[in-house]
Amino acid sequence: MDAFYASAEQAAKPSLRGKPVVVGGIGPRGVVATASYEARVFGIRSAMATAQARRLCPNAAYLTPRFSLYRDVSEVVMGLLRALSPLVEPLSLDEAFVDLEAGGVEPTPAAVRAVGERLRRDIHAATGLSGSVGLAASKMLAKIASEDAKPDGLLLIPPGTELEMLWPMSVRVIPGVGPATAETLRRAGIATVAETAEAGEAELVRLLGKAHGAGLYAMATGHDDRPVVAERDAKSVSVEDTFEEDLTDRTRVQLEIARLADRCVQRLRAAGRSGRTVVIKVRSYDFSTLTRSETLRGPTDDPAVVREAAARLIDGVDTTTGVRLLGVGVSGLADYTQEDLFAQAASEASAAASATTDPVRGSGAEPGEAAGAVERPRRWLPGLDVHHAEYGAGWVQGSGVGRVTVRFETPWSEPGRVRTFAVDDPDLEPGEPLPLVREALPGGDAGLPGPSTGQATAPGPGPGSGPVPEDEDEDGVDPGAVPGGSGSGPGPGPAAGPGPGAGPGSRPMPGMSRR
DNA sequence: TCTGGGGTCCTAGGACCC
DNA sequence: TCTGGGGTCCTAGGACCC
Repeated sequence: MDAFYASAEQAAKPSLRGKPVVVGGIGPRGVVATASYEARVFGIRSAMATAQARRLCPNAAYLTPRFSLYRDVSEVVMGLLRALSPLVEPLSLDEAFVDLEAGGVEPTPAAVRAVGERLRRDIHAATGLSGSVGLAASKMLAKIASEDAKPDGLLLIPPGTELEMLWPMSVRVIPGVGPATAETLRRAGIATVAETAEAGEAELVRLLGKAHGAGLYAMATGHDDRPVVAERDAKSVSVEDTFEEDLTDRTRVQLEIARLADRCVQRLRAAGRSGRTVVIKVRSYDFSTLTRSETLRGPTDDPAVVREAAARLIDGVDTTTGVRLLGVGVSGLADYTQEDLFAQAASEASAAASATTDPVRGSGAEPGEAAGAVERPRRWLPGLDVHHAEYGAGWVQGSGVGRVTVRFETPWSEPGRVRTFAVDDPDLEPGEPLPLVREALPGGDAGLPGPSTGQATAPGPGPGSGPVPEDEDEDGVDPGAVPGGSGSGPGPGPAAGPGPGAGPGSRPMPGMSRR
């Protein structure tokens, strides 16, 4: 999918179509997940600090990701792929390999190209979004072809022409060659794929190690026979948080580790798995990162067991100089839960108890959970869906100083208007993402030029929640340039107070450091 | 106001075992 | 009675991908 998250946001928010959109971390330490093509013109790229992106393009819309929407769209697309072949290997929400041979597609350039083109039409019809297709005789070449085809394109590499296409390219196009490998190669005078192939396998192994060197040599000479593998089981589960300000308080560090352990186990259990090795991750103020791990005697999915292991591990780490990130993970996953029934029953009982009453359980220092029970002060993050009792569906455009600005529009409406409310306005509630396409046509065949993106479809007021046509008057807030999260402070510089409710004191504040 | 979050794979050293 | 040669497991770190 092309600029997936940003494109999905543009499809969902008519006022953002054709404008620079940046999806990613909103906070002071956020990074860009996806920039729309309009935003890339300004030099904004994935993985760039959001703060830097704001400098490059202050007028872009900066939105927090809505993964539930992206997952829904992803499932629709993956469904279309599975209709082509039983062998589909997802790499992420927006990318997958498909083995067309296993799907019985006639192995000729013409037939394969036709399948790719039909797929692109079907994706657009079913999701309103564009995807790009690479067609080739191996996974590596198909991936390179799809990158080359972006945006909104298709590229087929005819058999026999692989090397003439590949050799002039930078070695960086080969998947697995990142900045470090490229630099090692550059120092050896190797910059292109052709030079990589010329270097020979022995030289590459000497430079890069056995596996990497041999693998790179195979790729550079066009050899890649890795099969498309459907449905791989996850090998680890982990969660981590970067804090808006470095943590120095030891008790707070322990508390956060306990919370992360609980979240990690939640995800582990949701997946029906258990794990044997507990890992913690600590990133210091200077970005240096270390991990510590402990392998248990058997796999567990007991939150108390994971929490205690994580607590032992953090005990051995000096955190006095400041911690910017903490993480907890579990690996060595077993296919199913083997926890002994006593431990499980006990932990469930205590979880139930602490849900009603309050913690005070276990050893002293672990108010771990309970966090979820207490209503955290609502945070109106830019991009999130809201619903207003009178005005219907909309999304948060910005918030600050006790106010939240909402734009009322839906994926199938005209660009909507902006209104501002008090953050605690009782008529305003969090909302759910709306489908990008009015009625996702099943099967996805047939014409019906994709609704959504392009033109204004029938302006009929939505079913029920109309976009409030007439009526105007509202307090200020010129929609004009799609302000990011501002609205506060004087002038342009969003005085980005660390959030609403920041009292006079500049203390950490309880609930506000994370989303 | 530099640098997210969730993963995978590989390497290397030490412990331990036969 | 100067130190073999495997193999596996565990731990830690690093590169890379989206």
